[in-house]
Amino acid sequence: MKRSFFDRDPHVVASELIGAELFYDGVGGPIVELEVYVREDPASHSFRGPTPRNTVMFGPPGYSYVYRSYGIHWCLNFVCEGVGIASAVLVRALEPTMGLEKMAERRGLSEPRLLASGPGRLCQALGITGADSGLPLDRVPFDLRARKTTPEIAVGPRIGLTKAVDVPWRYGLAGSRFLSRPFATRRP
DNA sequence: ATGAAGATGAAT
DNA sequence: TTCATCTTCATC
Repeated sequence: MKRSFFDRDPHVVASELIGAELFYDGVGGPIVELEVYVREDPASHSFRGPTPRNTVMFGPPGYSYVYRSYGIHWCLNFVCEGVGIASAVLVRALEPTMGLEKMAERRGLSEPRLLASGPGRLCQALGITGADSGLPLDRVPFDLRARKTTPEIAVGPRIGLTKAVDVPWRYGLAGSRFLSRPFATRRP
């Protein structure tokens, strides 16, 4: 996938990335869940303007932004849109298909469902750390492959935030059992 | 200098 | 629901 893929509205990028394959050093699988972050969102790291940590978000699209969460976990984002527009998509979960053994080793367990179902778990399984922040996504160690067919997409509100945000921010592969958490099923 | 909060995960 | 664990950023 080309870097220009990311030079678009992050909601479009997120929905088109569902089903796309993400590999890091050959380990990974199809992405099944992402979350959108835009400058205007109080939950976004870019909300209060550029800082040493988030500068890559203000840079060109098609680059990684990796940050430390709760002092323990790493979380991977793909930077979207042009220079100065600090939007990104957080990769929240993928279905493990390549390098299962490597992922199990890094995660300390072998249950496929628990390998990469969550942003922190995903980075641990793939071996992604802060050292990977700012890297272009169209070169090794990253390898992103566009999906071949259009899957059914589920949408939902933001996860893990106490503040109310009432716009669809989370995108997922409908029915996947590798989501960090299920999407609420729409009532009839 | 200091401290509060945090885009999480695992255990209880 | 609690807590581990520590960086970032804002404020003093």
